[in-house]
Amino acid sequence: MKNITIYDIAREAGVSAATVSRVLTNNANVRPEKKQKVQALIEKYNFKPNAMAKGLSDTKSKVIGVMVADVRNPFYAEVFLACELAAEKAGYTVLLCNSLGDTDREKQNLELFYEQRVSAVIQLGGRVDDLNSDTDYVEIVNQFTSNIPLVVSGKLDGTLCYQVQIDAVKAVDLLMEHLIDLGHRRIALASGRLNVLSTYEKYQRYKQILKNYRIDCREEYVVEGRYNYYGGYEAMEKLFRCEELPTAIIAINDYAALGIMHSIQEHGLRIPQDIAVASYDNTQLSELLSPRLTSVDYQYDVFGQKLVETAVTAAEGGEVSRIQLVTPKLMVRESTVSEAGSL
Amino acid sequence: MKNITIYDIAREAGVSAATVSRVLTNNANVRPEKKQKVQALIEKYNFKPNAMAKGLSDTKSKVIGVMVADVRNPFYAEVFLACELAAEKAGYTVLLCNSLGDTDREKQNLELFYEQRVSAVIQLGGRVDDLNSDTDYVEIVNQFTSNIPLVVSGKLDGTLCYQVQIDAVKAVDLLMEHLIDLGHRRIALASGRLNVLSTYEKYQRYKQILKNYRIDCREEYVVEGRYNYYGGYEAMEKLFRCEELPTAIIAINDYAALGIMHSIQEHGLRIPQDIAVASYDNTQLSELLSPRLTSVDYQYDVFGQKLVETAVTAAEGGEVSRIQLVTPKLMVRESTVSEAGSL
DNA sequence: CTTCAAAATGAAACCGATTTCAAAAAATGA
DNA sequence: TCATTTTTTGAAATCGGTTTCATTTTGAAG
Repeated sequence: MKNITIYDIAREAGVSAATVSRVLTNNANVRPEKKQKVQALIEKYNFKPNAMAKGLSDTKSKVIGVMVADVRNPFYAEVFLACELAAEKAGYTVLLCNSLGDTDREKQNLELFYEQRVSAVIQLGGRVDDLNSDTDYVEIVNQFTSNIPLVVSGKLDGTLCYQVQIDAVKAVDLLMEHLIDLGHRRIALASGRLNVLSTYEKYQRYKQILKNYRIDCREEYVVEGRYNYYGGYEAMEKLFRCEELPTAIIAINDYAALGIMHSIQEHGLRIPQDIAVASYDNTQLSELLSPRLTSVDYQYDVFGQKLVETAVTAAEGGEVSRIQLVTPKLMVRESTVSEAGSL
Repeated sequence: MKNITIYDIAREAGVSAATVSRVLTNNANVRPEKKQKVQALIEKYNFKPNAMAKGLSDTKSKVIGVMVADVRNPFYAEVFLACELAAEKAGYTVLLCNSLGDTDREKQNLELFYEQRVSAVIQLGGRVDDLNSDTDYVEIVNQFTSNIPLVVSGKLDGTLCYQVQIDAVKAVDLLMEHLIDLGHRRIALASGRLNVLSTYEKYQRYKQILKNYRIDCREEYVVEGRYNYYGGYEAMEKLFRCEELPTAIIAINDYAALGIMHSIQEHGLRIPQDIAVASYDNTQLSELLSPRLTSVDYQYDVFGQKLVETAVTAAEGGEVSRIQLVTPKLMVRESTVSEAGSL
């Protein structure tokens, strides 16, 4: 069945297509009675203008491409959802792609976005978060960004990306101060890979805080690892081989924290009485573990809002700051503080 | 900076736009030397045809709209990713929307998809999975499907949707037979809401199997609940109030299983020695719990493949069966079978 | 009842591809 | 070499909107 078009409406209403378009875009003067008539027909036929035609004529698609490393990671799922909701408010649609840690795929996705003539791209994870990003990618991004604004949560030296980042320094401060306030002095870092920007920043800040508090920074308390359950588990197993056991562990994310907790429990120790555990991300998982996990919340709604705002403003030629920070919030739960009355 | 178009290429190559288009689509005869020249220029300028213009001219966008209840649910994230990969192979792009359990949002998303003139829509969860779907939605879907094929994992009576479903009967069989083989006779069902089709089917089959094996079906062993951690936790707390405790629990998904496991552990019982736990979905979580969770795997790659295949075939006017099933697979882990050597 | 500015309107161009159709060029056979 | 078939090719129409610009209507002022 053929789709109805603006011309069909125009014919039946006895006006020109231009007038229907004016009613649709609502930005010019149309005599009320004609407007009524046209609107009635639009209603009657449930007419919705073809987005491709619209996009073609004014050369902008009102679509924002979102590329994440992997939606199966709840962190990215949260951010994507937040972006979707924010975009909706701004009258934009979001197109999601996974890069799966594969640079070729990242490039491919960028091309796909370009073919679709998206208004802007938001990228999280992947090369834009990697300290040794290959120059090949930088080049592609540069070529890309000469046409389409790219908003990243990360950093890509040598390119003109917009950066919207979670304030890593603040995130570390929240966690470290919380633990130090609780009396912890032997705090270990079950880190991710240090060539990932956000991870590296956290590591640096961790050392800085220890120094500020005049706490000795032991190399053996910093373990590089993966961002999943096993990364956490293995890191903890390594920490168990330290001469003096840490009293608190900071995990790079909730999944890693889960691995750490299992390792601790297998060793017959209690959380938080023997060892406290805390993490970053505050995904739904943090609420679900036992004990519930103290975690730094990234305020996904604010984050998504800012990402989209930046993307939209840049796409429409407005002025936006190149670097923006989102302030995280600490969610204190029983993995660091055993509640009075419980146990 | 202005985007280059097919005309720019044509001019510089000294040919017509039609010829460039022929090179692009690769489906007509073009003299080799001209083809070379054009391809060189395409390469040189990194030209990518405008998808909107393409879509406009042949009235198909090569985009598949995917609507899920909530990507933050790993089940949907898995399916989405599988669809994305399958679509990529077929030369399609996927547009993701969340319906968040809100019928208005579902309708809105459908409209969005229509505006984008997507080639087909895949919907998982939400009204299409609800036994008392409101007729209003059915009406909208019918109007919708007269233009665009809709593939659902579920059922929508009174509409012409394509159905690609996980074989719920088989899924239940796998789990029940596994448990019965292990000697369990008191098997409880921590169910979801029975007005959800897939959940209802599972419930029916559960009863059927008990009957087949001449096992008494106790009403108190079936608990309706939510699809998350708390749903599982509460269900198990309820089960603990049974006169005779079940020896095995089937959870509606991995999150619910986690809740169940916590409840059991809080009561000081062991898994699987005292109570075995198994579930549906086999998301990444199943591997991560302690003990690892026996779960029915839905073969997301096959599922996504079939969903997309159906969508694409229908979109291109081919013949596809209206109903298709995906066969699930049982992943046996330590939550039902304590490994020899461990403990 | 003019006169003139403001508001409303439609014809036509445009966005960037594909596709049809007829013409031109090349290849084939006699 | 010429007639005929087959390949190549480009001009122009098309997809469905928006926008410009010139024209018509309307309304207010004189």
